[in-house]
Amino acid sequence: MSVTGLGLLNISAVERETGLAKDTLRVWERRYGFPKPARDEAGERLYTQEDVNRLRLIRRLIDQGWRPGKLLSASHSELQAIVDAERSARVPALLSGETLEAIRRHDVDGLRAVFQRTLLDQGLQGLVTGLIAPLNVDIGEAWMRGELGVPDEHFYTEQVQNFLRGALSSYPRPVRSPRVLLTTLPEEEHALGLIMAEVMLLTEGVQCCSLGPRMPLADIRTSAATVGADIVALSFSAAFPVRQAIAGVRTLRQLLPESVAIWVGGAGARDKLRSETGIQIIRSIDDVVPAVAAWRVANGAAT
Amino acid sequence: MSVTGLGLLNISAVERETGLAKDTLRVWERRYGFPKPARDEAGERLYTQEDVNRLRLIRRLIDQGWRPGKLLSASHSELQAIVDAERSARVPALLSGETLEAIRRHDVDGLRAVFQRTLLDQGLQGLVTGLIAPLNVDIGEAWMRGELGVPDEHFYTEQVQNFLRGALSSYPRPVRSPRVLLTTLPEEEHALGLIMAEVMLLTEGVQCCSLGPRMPLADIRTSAATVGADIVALSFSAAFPVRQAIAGVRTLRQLLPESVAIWVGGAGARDKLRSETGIQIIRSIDDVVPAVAAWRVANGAAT
DNA sequence: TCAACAATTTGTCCAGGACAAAACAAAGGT
DNA sequence: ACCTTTGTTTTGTCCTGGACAAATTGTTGA
Repeated sequence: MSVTGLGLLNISAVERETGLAKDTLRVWERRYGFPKPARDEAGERLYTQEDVNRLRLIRRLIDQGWRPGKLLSASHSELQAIVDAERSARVPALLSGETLEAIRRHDVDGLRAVFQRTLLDQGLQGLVTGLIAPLNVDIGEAWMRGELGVPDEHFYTEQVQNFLRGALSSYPRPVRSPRVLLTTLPEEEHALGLIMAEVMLLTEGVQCCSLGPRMPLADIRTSAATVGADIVALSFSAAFPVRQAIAGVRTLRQLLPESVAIWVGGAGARDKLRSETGIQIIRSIDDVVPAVAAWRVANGAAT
Repeated sequence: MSVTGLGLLNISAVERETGLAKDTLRVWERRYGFPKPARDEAGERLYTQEDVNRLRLIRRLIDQGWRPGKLLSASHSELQAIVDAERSARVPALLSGETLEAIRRHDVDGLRAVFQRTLLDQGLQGLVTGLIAPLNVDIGEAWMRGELGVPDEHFYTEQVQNFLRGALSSYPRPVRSPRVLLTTLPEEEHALGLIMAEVMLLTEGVQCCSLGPRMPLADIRTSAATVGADIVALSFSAAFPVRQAIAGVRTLRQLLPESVAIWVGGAGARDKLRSETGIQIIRSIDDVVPAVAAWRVANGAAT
């Protein structure tokens, strides 16, 4: 209930800014001795901005497969070494100087110009598969290197959404099958993958109905029924806990009639969901188009 | 960590679906005896879907000013009486049968047609002030009456976003001052008000840079500096805790140079923020346009 | 009518134990 | 070499019940 100023954050604020549950923060402190925040008069934790920065970094590394125990008991330099290892493991690709500059400077027109140029060169699908999808990865990388901050990522996300949603609404509404319902499970709040998927589908002449993120399973079922969906498409970010994804998808499979396919995409849909029956994994954004074609062949689609 | 199927939800799931903190749910149970969930073998709480529905209703009534103690110790019929009282206190207005039906049926084309028609009749500003803003209220109402569900609201929100962002991106980018940075405080996740504001501003020839919702204060400051903002505009939904809004806005006021104005809008910005110095309240979406005009007069805007 | 103060309501934090789920490691089987 | 099975360690979440500060309401006096 207390509100913290600029310098110090209470445990709620840290939960909000890092996505780490209060219980997790407390148990990390108990077990690993980090973070070890100061206390106010009432004995309540006061985290520094530096704590938050480090926690954010640790969170990302955990999402990439590192073990918490290792990261939390690592010294400053050990952590830096891990970051460096991650950095060299990847190939920084499309984040050209111009684009990076536009994001850094929050230059709306500059970033739009990059999108617009790519759109004209490569078309809408090319924009998504050739520029935006790789950019998303690069930007995560750049964040890790400290070249971009939180507001820069927000700005980028917002601009991509604006641009793609703009393109969506000027695209003619298709009438061919299949009919796809797009959403995410309740634990997943990232909407960008959903919008990218919607672009790829719409340009293939698929009828899309997006509910946005965070949809309870029971509501997915009723929605799928009301729109008469042939396919329910779910998006998972890399941070999504695998086990929960499996359980969620399995439950959903039971809730939906067999005639409705379930497609699963996004960085979090890669490995472990593979063996689930009645679920189709879309390994990358490039695979959306062939998947649609395959569906149409299998279902003798006309209309 | 456990994953619950369709029937019963654990406390994390209830927190997610109702927005009520785990601690709050537990203390309500302790004090008022509601909700009183069953327990699994391990003694962990298992809430029913009905519990969740009732909690969602109670949350909305609390946001409208009712006291928790009253609502939580109310019987089923007493609660219904309160809902009825709320209902009759308002005038259901624009939610015509056609629009309501389109939302209920998740009819993308139908809802777009309503927007499109209004756009042609009344223009972009008229669409926002005359249709979408009142619709938002009506839909909250309809939800309380049980005429709309969670997925219906999601669907509506998503479609409005698509339509408005589409309009935004086809609108010519202005070059006049002022320059406005749009965002919300970290605790506020509703983005719709932000987009509506952006539409109103852009159509007035204002240069907008939206960061989307949930922006830490320190990052607002740096962003405002990098874009050279004249105005920082914040949106608050009705659910936003008043005290926190005041504290947040006050802190932000200290962080920003005096030359940067702070504008505050949304249903949560009404009453109590009034007396803060150096803050301008935008009482309704209709007041955006005059506010811009006033700013330009006061600042002798050219360019 | 307004301000100051007291009483009540209400949300959040804490500690530290418990335990289930996930990740990892080792062993055995095809 | 690859897949199961089983055991071990790590890790996140839930629990209780106490405490207390923030928010609201009620009361009193100017």
